[in-house]
Amino acid sequence: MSRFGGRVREYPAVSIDRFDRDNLRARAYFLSHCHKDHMKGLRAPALKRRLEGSLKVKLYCSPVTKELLLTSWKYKFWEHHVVALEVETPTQISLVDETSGEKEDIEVTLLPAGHCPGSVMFLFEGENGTVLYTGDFRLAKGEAARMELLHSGTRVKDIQSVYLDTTFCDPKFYHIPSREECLKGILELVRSWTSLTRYHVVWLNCKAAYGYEYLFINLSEELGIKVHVNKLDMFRNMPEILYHVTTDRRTQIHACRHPRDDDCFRGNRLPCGMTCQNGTPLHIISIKPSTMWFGERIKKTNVIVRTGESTYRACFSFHSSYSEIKDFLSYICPVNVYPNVLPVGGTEDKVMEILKPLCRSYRRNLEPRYKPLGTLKRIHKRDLSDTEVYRQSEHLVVVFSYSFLTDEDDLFDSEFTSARPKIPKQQREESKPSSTGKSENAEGNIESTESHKATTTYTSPNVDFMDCEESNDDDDEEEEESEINIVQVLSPAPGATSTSSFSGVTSDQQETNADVPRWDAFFKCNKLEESSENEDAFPSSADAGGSQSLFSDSDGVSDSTHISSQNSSQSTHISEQGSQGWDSQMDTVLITSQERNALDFSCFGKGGSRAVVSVLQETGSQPDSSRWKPVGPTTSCADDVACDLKSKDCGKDGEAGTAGVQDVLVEVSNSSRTPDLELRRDSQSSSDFEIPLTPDAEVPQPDKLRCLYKKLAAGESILREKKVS
DNA sequence: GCGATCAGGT
DNA sequence: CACACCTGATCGC
Repeated sequence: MSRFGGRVREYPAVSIDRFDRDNLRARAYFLSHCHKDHMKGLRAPALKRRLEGSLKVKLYCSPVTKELLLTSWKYKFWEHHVVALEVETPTQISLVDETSGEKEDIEVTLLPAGHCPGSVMFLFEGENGTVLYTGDFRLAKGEAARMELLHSGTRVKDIQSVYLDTTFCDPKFYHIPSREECLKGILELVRSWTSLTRYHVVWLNCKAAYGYEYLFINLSEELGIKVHVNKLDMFRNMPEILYHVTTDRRTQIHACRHPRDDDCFRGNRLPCGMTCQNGTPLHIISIKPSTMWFGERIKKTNVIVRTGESTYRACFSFHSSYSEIKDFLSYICPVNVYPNVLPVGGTEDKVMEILKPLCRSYRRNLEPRYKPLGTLKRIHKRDLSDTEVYRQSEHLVVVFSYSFLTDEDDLFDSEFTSARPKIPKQQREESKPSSTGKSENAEGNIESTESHKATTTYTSPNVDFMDCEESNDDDDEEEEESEINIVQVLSPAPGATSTSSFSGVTSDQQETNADVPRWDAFFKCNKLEESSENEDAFPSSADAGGSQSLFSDSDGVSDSTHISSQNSSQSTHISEQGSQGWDSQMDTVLITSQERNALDFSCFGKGGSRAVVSVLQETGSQPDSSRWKPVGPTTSCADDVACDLKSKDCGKDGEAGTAGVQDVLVEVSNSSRTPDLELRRDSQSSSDFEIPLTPDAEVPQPDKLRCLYKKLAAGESILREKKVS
């Protein structure tokens, strides 16, 4: 939640996203988007009175925000005081003090923020320097570099201060799956369910807030099924949205709400009251969009997690991840940064420790001064299609500005690195200990003790990756995007253990072979309290906190995020089998019971009791999906991968492909999916050793592994041990 | 009766 | 986990 007070130091005459207290005296108001926590005081009598006595006071926002705002009768009194500014159109504004007549000119530019419809960032330029207020934002890596108006010529503008959305500015939120990944996961789940019969419906358990519209639009476009919502009058001038939502309850996708909608759902009733159609009862599943995140070293991401018989969670985030925030800020490289949000449990100091090294005010004393200017990466605007997506000349521009060029966009990366301020990595690292006040050793010790604790009690993936900025810099996580989704269909039948079920999928013998030592077990056994901090392969964390990454969570966990990371490991294995080097490219969607029957039906015929891994390859020819697809090299890369996989796996197991989809059968097994089972699989698949091997690397044999563990535990380096063969 | 605030819920 | 919101209780005007 925003704790931004409303004003920026440089231009105290304007108030942004706050309208109470001192802000009542502002000369101009700005609203970044229509979420309640950014509208505090906006309908208070005090402000209303002020408006009534003034002709000059205006509220500036995007056209879409204006529309959404004024749709609510509670804000109707603003009608003649709201000024919609076109996005990406610098506008001069005179800030006049009505009592003194004092005047100050300021130029403001609205930049798409990717948070919800109409959401923007405000770029202020004037006598006191250039200031960027981000509001809430979600921008993929590299997005800042594509914003022309953040640049002057080919370089980033000299920005004095950034007021930053730091909601996920904590290393534990290192990675959040991209919009495309999340969308695809949800799409495939909805597709698989709704295609069974017309009585199979999906309830999207969305919050009462703007921001899900692009999900509705995509599902509707891809599946040809409109989404039922309670209200749509706010979209009356946004045909791009309006077309895809409906108040007709006889549709298979619902996003309607009810005060007790969970109770409705439990009673097999949709929030709108629908429970059957033509006398036939509905089969309802719910999908709850929630934020899922992954620590730095857990790179494989599952965007869908099954949480019950017919309930799912789907990854969805309105805010940038830790790495996205750092990428954004380091590109802008302002003199100062001010966090708008304190992550829960976080302190201002902690956030500033992360952000300061990316700012000039902090760097100045440590390094030679470089102009912190990146190079504008120009791309044809049409290709970008983000802000353009909803643009129709005669209608409102619905600025989602979601990025469909992914984090991994090659167009960007090659030049991006060089566009950063040229500061040697080590130098940046050197600056850290002084700011954290901790030595490497101390950090290591903290990590190892905490880690040990983690093996027994720690149950959430609260990994602290404070120390891992290098990998953030070296772009090593930027290989993740692809066009591949993996859908795992687990057999619901009881019987064989999940272990055997999954060992077949994997190539990692550790999962099944009891003789092979496991690091966590080894560690526990030997009661080693300080062992790993010298191991180069596992950089130590800078802060106290769980270090789950070193250990599997063998004691069972039940939170969904955890289950996600477990699934991630499965993706790893699958990828290793299919093709090396694209380990982190997939989303894994767990589908069970009914869905599995359904897929059996459509793909394999009834009765097969097998786990199925489908590799869905989106092809470029899919109807009307291009606008939501990443463009550029990722596509061809994904094709390669898919082909590779197909040649290796489809070939031997047969395939049952539908248009644009190759299904790959990987395993034959029964498994009952009790929660307990999930835990067991979990515990068996989240070890760090399951991170995909370097190509050509070998899995160590058991004795060798034991030997390595010993050395590791004793604090010796194992790197020299490698054969020079 | 209204709004602000907090607790508790989804 | 967190978000963004809602409801209901309490307090002050």
